[in-house]
Amino acid sequence: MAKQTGRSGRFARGGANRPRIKEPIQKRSRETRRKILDAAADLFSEMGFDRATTTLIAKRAGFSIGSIYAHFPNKRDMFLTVLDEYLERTFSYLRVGIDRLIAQKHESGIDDVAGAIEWLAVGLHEANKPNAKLNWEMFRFILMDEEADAIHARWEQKENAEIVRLMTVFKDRIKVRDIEAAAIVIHRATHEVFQYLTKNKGEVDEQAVLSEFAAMLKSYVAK
Amino acid sequence: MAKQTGRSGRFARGGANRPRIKEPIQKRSRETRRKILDAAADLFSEMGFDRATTTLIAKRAGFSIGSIYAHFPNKRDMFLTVLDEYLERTFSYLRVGIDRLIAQKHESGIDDVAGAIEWLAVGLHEANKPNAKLNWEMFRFILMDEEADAIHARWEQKENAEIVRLMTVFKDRIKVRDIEAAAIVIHRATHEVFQYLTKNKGEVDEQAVLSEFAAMLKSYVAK
Amino acid sequence: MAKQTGRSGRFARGGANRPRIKEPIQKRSRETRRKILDAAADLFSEMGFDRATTTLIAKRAGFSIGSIYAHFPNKRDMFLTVLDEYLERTFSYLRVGIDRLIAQKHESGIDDVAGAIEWLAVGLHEANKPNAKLNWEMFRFILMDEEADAIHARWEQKENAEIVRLMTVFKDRIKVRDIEAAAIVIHRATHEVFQYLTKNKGEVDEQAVLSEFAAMLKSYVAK
Amino acid sequence: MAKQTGRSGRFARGGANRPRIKEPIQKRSRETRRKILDAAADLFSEMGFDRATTTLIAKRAGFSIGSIYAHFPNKRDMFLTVLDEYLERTFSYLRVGIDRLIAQKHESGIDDVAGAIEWLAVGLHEANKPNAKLNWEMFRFILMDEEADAIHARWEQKENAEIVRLMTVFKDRIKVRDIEAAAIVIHRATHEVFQYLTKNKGEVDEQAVLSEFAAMLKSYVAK
DNA sequence: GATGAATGAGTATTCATTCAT
DNA sequence: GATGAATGAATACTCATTCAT
Repeated sequence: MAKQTGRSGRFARGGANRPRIKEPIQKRSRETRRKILDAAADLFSEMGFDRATTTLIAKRAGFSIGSIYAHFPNKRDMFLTVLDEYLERTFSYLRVGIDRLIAQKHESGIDDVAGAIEWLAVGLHEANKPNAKLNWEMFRFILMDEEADAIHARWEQKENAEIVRLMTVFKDRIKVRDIEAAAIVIHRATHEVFQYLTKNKGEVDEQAVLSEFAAMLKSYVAK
Repeated sequence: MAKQTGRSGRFARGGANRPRIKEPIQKRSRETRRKILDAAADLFSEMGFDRATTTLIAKRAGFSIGSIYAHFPNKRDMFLTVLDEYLERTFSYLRVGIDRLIAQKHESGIDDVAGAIEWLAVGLHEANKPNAKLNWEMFRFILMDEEADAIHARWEQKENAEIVRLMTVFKDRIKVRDIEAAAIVIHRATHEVFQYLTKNKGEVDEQAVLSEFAAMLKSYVAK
Repeated sequence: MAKQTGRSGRFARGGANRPRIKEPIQKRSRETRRKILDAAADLFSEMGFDRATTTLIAKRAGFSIGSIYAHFPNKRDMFLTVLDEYLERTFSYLRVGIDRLIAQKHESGIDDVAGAIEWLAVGLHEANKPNAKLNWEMFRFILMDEEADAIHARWEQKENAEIVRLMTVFKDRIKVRDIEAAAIVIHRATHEVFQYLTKNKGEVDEQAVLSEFAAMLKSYVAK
Repeated sequence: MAKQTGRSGRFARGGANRPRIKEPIQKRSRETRRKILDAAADLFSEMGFDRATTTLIAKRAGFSIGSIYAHFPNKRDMFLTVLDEYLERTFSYLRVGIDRLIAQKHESGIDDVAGAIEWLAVGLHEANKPNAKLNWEMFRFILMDEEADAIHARWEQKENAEIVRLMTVFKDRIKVRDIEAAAIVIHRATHEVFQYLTKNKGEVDEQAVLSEFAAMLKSYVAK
């Protein structure tokens, strides 16, 4: 008969001041958190935010619902964390690659603009592949959730900055006037082409599109 | 003796044969249908498919829920119709523009490749503006619903074909090798840049980005 | 971002493979399940399947709607379970009674055919009394739901078999030729007379009808 | 935009004072009414009261919903009328048959009790066949609607009276003591056996069951 | 710390009935 | 007299979240 108070209603929409549960210090706890985040990331990307129910996430992670709520205040927060981690990973990939390109230039003394652009086009595609589906869910969320938007904006700016950094290094070999704007254009165009390839995997000649895309970037950027 | 309602799970995956309620012939009915579709398109783009509840749509359209269901078998179908109409409008804009560009070329005898590309970059942006937000919802839906995917694929192909048509006319003034792949690249890149501008309206220098984008297309396409 | 509910049409016709939620092992859970089933049985028999809304059942059971759905996948399944349990109870009553009649015969060595028939007529009436109203709802459901039909058919066959078993024991004292057909006739006739009495309780002379009915059975069966 | 008042909620449950729309005198109107009733009877028996929606009935009858409501105040009333007509038809069949049996006895001077009973068992089965499914719906309705119950009770009494009349004529050749109670028993047993045969059509040996049933009645009734 | 039973507001959809045209 | 567009209360079912054990 035991009636319980029960709570309902969706999560608060706006909210920038998410009282994020602090990263646990205990090792076991940290591992639990990790397993939950991995399960959540999988499910969010497989079936989207809504269809990835907390029950499902708990099951996939191998814990009870209660445990989920011991580690995250709510589902939205889990998504935000997954989002943040994912964007950080992608950014890292980009930064490491650009570091390498710049180092190569300094070491070899050769201005391989074409090679750098090739890497941007092909390499970034690789970086994005694993979580391609998550992308869609991310962007949708970003449109509806201020904090997600803020998180995304932060990483996007950093990515743009990296591309600007790369272009600045090759400044003399480049014909672009407004590097800032160009970085945005390149960044965005890249993204969409990747998404297109992911969505139509197997139905489009990936090589042809990618090489055509690289050609476009080269003819645009390289002197 | 009462009614018995149930539940149908999420977007039905299969169904290519949506038993679309036939377009009404009566004038009053046609107007109602239009009002509902307009309200639905608004709400879908404002708040996404899920949050745009049927109750909300009905209220916005100025009718009762029952009326919604007299005109559409279910919410998904409404979305599909909105999607189809939106894509058709965008396609028409593109086609009309390309018709005009080609006519101008024939009449003037001048190969204004740059002007044509400029139009692609700027004009399409205009075409997309009104329902920019709907785009995201569309793409998400497309990932989860076979029929939405089919509808989208149909219009996308037609749009690609138009761009190919345009490029073919200017064939001699163009340095692109694989016109098919190039059309895809241009089409996709265009899309994303537009979406970026919509999302960051007011925060980015739209003119700079657009002109940089046009520059990229020109340097890529024009001989 | 909200949930999305749908509609499932009426009783699904097909499905013999009802994914019955497994009988709970936890004690609390088992008790909850029982309370829900009892409430459901009450309401189904009081007001029929349709008018017994899930909300009403939950209220009567003293739980929330959510709990109902934690224990049963849907309302139909609850009915099917109630049906199965009810038929099992009735069958048990019949079997125990027949066991006793047969044991008596063996112990006493007397062939009290009349007494056995009397029991069939009167005793079965007692067995059916508690859920008499449920009967009607059952039969209606059976006409519309394949699985309900299968469940009912299974128990009916077992009941027929019991009657055949009884008659076989008294074979020598019986003038019936086709025992199988006779069992059906007796079984069915019995049922309807009971239902009539239940429905017209207080308006008909129950004793007179029952004794007349027993007389009919006796004159038909006993040599 | 035109909001209309709309009405909803189910029909009043209790209500014995149904303001029955008077039988129309105009010929066209009478024909319309008949077509509606026929369509309704078909659908009620095919799919039950609830699933036979007014829209469906209108469509089947070849009229608009509005017309339905010009002839009947509500759906329940339609059912009640269908019920009444059906029970009247069945009763007539019984009365005519019994008239014939009695006439035969007077003409021939022979007391063919066995033949009379045979007719009761087999003939009534024939009479019930066409609307067998309606039977179930009827009985369900009768349990939930006072007026339906009253209508049914009226015809049932008249049928019982007919059986009593028949038995009284054959009084001397009959061993039954309480003719009233016997009539009920015979009547009810008959009903259920018919229903059983209808439900299990094709799976049971109809002849065997019917002849066994007739045998039961004979051994019970005939001296 | 962990568990999972319980909560209940929220959502899509149906259908008898009304009434303006 | 007929039509059928419009109404809206009613109903099954979901799922984020709580909290007693």
